[in-house]
Amino acid sequence: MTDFDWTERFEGTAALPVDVRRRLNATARILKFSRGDQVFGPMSVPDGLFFLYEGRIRVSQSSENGREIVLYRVDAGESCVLTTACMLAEEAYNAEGVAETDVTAILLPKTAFDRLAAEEDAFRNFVFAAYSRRLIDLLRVVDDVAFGRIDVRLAERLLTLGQGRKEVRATHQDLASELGTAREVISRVLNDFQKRDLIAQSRGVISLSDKMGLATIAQSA
Amino acid sequence: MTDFDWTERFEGTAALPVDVRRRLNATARILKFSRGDQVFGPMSVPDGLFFLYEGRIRVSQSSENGREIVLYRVDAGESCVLTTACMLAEEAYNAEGVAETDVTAILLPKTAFDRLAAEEDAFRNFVFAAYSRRLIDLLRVVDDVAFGRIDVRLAERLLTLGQGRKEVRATHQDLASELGTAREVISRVLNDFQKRDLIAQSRGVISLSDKMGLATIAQSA
DNA sequence: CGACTTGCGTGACAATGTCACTGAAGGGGC
DNA sequence: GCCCCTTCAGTGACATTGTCACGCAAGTCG
Repeated sequence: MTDFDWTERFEGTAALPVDVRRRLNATARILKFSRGDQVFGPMSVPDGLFFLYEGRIRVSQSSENGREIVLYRVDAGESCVLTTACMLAEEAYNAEGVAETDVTAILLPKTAFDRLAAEEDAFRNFVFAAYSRRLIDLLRVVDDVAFGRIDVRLAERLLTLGQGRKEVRATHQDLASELGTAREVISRVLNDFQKRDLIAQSRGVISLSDKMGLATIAQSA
Repeated sequence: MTDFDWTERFEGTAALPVDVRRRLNATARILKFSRGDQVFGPMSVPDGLFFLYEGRIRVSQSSENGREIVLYRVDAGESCVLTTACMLAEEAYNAEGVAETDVTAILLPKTAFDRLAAEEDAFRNFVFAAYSRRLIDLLRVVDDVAFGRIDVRLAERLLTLGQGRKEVRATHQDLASELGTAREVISRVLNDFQKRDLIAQSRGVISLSDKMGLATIAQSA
């Protein structure tokens, strides 16, 4: 049937009981994406709900004039409700999902989704919780963009992108797209960080030499 | 039982069949708010789902330094999923809902909500659709704040706030809170609009003298 | 008529975004 | 190796937006 066991992937989350995971396993369709692939976008709205089995998806929104902002990331074990949102709302939207790693996902078709939502309390709660989390995520984005300073936001983002490592592999343009600003702005701030010995730069790579310092700036939220 | 008939309020939306509305009627608790009251906020998270029977609620988010931005509005016949989102996510958030008019709402307790969601397909779809709509709303806000120009956003907002009338009753500060910016910025732009004979101002009131002109600016989105 | 609150105007400045460039760094073909 | 080409980063000038510190005008209430 499948070459992976959906039931064990959710072990950590404990969000869905085993029998529900089995039902998912039975009805879902497997999708694979390579790093960099577009998982969904304005032109390709999937007819169902995504569950991420393995990998990570970056969901971002872009403007007409080419700027871009990252809304949130979907990790293994989570679902991407934005696709369903757009399915339901049938509105145009310019958000897209891109695979940040190789991705294995399952697509639960709308009919199966409806059936599970009707019959399985745990599944329904899981979906509601997923919606809630994304709403909260977006509230955070709005707050940052509307009220936050970019040096603060950048310091914060560098630390999270670093994930404990001391190097971040990203171009200035990448970071600009993370925060929804322009490359030049990022360059300015990074050069400032460099002057203050918080980071060191080379082409495409940023070394976080003083994480404590960055954290201090990030705390000024 | 109740002094109004919930079943007829949703007549227009046709989202929920009559029997489901009857069930809502039976289990829900009525809440009344006066214009200006806080319906929910960081300090008061209701234990259930709001349905707006009558009136309008403005949902906004505020920053530490006192600035504020309107996220969306909840109209009669709609539900406010943000409260449930926060109930589920149990995260701190700084969004609040304020009654823009006198408001009659019903609060569906969590237990009743769960039961209805399990048993009534139409109800479940209604809630999913409500979540979806809010997600889309927030995407729009992010887009505006991150990529939009304030003159465009202000022109747009003036027209929607006017709702066909030719006067908007709002202070510069009110408008600043709508768009998540500062009063001075609004003053500047409004004075510019005035010089171009798009509007006329008096204390607390803005007359939209050239709606076509405003619309033209708003289209530059 | 004063005192007081609230709404608005303003100038100087800081932060951020835009534009039009420049050159440096790396990759691939020869 | 070297040349060509693309991508990445730096820069200065300027536009837009946000912040600060005021002052003044319009209503409110005694």
